[in-house]
Amino acid sequence: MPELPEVETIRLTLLPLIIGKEICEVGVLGRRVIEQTSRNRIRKLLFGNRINACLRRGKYLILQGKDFSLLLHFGMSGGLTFFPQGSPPHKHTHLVVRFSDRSELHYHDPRTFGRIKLYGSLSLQEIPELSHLGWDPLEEEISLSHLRQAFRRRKACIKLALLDQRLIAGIGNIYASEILFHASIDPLKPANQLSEKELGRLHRAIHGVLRGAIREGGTSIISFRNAEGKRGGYQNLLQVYGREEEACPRCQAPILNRPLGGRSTYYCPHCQKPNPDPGRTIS
DNA sequence: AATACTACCTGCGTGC
DNA sequence: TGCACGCAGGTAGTAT
Repeated sequence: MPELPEVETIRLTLLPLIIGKEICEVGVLGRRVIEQTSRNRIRKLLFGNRINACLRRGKYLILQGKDFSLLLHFGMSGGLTFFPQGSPPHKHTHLVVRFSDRSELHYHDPRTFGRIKLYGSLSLQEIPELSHLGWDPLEEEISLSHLRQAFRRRKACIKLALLDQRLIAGIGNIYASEILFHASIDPLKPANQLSEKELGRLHRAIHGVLRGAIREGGTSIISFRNAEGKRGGYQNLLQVYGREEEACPRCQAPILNRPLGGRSTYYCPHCQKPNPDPGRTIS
């Protein structure tokens, strides 16, 4: 489910609710999402400690205390919900963190593609899942030369390169289509064949689309909710994703959906022409 | 090193 | 209604 804007939305809604709170009880339910080594340590390391920080890198969320980093990934269908008065766990709740003021944080994930892992006092760079991530578009400004270098050896199409978390961390299937539409770039174009103009537009579109989605509180197509259980609003601003056969909002041509690497890719064949570069600017 | 393919899951909408 | 089927926002592992 969540891509960078959704994880950031969860983080922003969570910050005022859990920072500084003392953990008084931890429930680990099911066995798929949390591997055995983390299960064994989780109560010992979390019990009696406070949440000092709530961070994000790419699509990962990190809850930090004095001696622990709890790493969460939401896979396709995961989420975090805060309950001010506590709540019985649902069918697909995998982790319950109870605070001393009786409020609770629940991690749920029906499809169990998400993962939770507990580390001791490591720096973020020492956490293996985070060490291979590429540039986080919000964390540090990606320069044009970064983009150029990331794509230089990539003969694969730009849509698939955008999904590669080792190059840029946080873009998923929805925002890859949206970003390429905003940048007027053909999703099938090999990443290493983008012109300087296209790289410039891509650079602006990555920031513009992701920041716009965060401003709207994320995209809620199927099930996304923030930590307070509220839907986002960016699904109303999607230009091409999920709009197969609808009219392109710019030129009225029908939107196409072609699978790339086994995943739906929505685009306008007129605004995102293979050749030549349409030279459009981003509005 | 880059690429292609597979496996891992449940839920929902659709068509019969 | 019930059932089979396809599809869904992601990543890791393996083979080439």
